[in-house]
Amino acid sequence: MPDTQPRLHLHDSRTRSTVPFVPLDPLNVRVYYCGPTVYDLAHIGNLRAMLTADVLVRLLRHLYPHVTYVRNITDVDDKINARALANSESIAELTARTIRDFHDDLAAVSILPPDVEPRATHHIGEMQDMIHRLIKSGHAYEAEGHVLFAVGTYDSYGALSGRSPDDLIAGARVEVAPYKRDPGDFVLWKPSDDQTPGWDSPWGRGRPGWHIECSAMSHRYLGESFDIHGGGSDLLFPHHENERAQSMCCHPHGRFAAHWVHNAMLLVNGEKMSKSLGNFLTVRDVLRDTPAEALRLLLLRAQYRSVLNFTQAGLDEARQMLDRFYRALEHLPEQPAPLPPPPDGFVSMLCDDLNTPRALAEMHALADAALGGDTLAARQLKAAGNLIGLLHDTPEQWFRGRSTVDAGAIEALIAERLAARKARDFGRADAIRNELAAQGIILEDGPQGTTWRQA
RNA sequence: GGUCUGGUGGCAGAAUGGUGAUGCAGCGGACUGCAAAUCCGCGAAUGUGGGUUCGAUUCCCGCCCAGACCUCCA
Repeated sequence: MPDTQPRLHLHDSRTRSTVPFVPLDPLNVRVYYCGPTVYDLAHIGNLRAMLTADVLVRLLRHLYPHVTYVRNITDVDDKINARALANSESIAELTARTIRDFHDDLAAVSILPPDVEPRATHHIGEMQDMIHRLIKSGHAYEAEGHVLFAVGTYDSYGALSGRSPDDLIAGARVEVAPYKRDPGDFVLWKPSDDQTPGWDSPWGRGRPGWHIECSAMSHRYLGESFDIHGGGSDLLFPHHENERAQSMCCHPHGRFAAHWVHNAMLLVNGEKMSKSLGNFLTVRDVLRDTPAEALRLLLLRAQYRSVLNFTQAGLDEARQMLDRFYRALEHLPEQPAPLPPPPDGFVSMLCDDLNTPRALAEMHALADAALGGDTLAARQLKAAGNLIGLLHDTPEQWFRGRSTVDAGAIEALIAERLAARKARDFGRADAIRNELAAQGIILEDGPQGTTWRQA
C-alpha cells in the first residue's frame, strides 16, 4: 500500500477502543458476518447490519487488493421449524423462498453479495467435527442427549462482551436446564424428534445449537484466524461470545476474529421495532413507496455505532439530499470518461471507523463545487458515492425513472406552454404547469429551455 | 435487579480540554412573468447538579431520561 493511502481505524468491540486495522494478510483480508436466519422477510434492522458490512467490505476492497467476505445463512433453527409448521409448508420451501427474497431485497439497496454464502445445513459435518474435538479436549460434555459447551473450561469466557460469569448468572431469566454443569453452559448439539429435522451423530439423531455453525463455517472458509467478525450489537452476547469460546477452545493456536465490529440497533419512530408495537418494518414495506437509494442513504446518515431512529421524515430528507446530489451530477462532462479516484478527504472519513456522516459532508462540498460548474468535482462526487454504493443512476434515471406519465405527452404540453408564454398568455402557461403538477410532474424553466422531473 | 451505551439547534446527525461539521426545515435577498432549481446572507444546540482545570459540551462523580444486553434477536 502506498503511504499516501488513508489508514483504516476501526472500533473493536472486544477491547472497546478504536484501533488501527492491521490485516493478518494484506493480500487477503478476511471478513465474516452473521447472516440471516431464513424464516421471514428481512427487516430494516437486518438491513442496517448487512449495509454496515457492505460499506466496510467496499472500503476494504478499495484499500486492499483482495477481500474474502463470508456471510452465512442459518437454515436450521427452531424458528424456521415453527414457521414452516404455521405456514403449512415444507422447511425447504420456506427457506428457499426466504433466501430468494433476502437476496432480492439486498440487491435492491445495492448491497453486494458476499464471496461465500455458506448454509448451515451444508456444514453439519464440520460442526460435528468441532463438537467431537471439543468433547475430546474436555471443553464439552454429553448430557441427556445434548452436547454442551462447558464455559468454565475457557478462562476468557465473557471477555468479548465485557461481563463476568457472575453477572451472567445473576440475571438469568431462563430456567437453567438441570443437566447443565454450569448455568452458562450452552448447547452444541441437541436431540431431534421425528417431526424435527435431524442428522445422525455419535450423540444420537439431532441438530446443531445456534452458535456452532458460525464457528464451523468461518473456520472452513477463513481459517483459525481471520480479520473481522461482525454483526448487530445484539449478537455480541451470547452468540459471538459463545462462538469465540468454541472456536478458541477448538483451535487454541488461532485467535479467531482479530477484530469485532458491531452495529447499533435501529429504532422506528423512537421505539424499538417489535411485532407487538406494530412498527416492524420490512425492507419491502419501505421500498414500496421510497426509492431504494433513499433508504440506503438514510441508514448511512448515522455512524454505524450510533442508534439510528428511522422515520418517514428522515426518509424524505434522504431523498432530498439525493435530489441535490443528482442535480450536481448533471454537471458531469458530456463524454463519458473513467472516474477519478474518490478524494482522499472522503476516503479518510470512511477510514475513521466508517464515519459515513462526515463522508457525506465531504460529498456535499463536492456537490457545491459541481453545481458551481466544477466538472472534476462532479466526477469525484460520483466516484465517492459509488464507493459507498450510492449515485449509480444517471440524473435522468433519478429524476424521471419512477414517473409513470408518458414522456411524449409531457413534451407536447411543454411545447404548448412555451407557445403560450411567448404570447404572454401566462394564465394558460400556469394552467399547464398546474395540470402536470397534479400528475406529479414539476417543470423547470432554465436558460436551455424547460425540463421536467418527477416530484 | 445486574452489565453496558448514549442525551448536542425545530429535526436528523458529526466533532472537540480553548472561535461546536454537515443536511433538512425556517427567515431575508438575488434570479424568474410567476415558480422550480441555483446562488448570497441570517437566526438557532452540548439533559441536570457537583468536582478537576486558567478554561469542561469533552475528563471524574451523583441524579434524571432514553436505549441495548442478561442464553430467540441485525
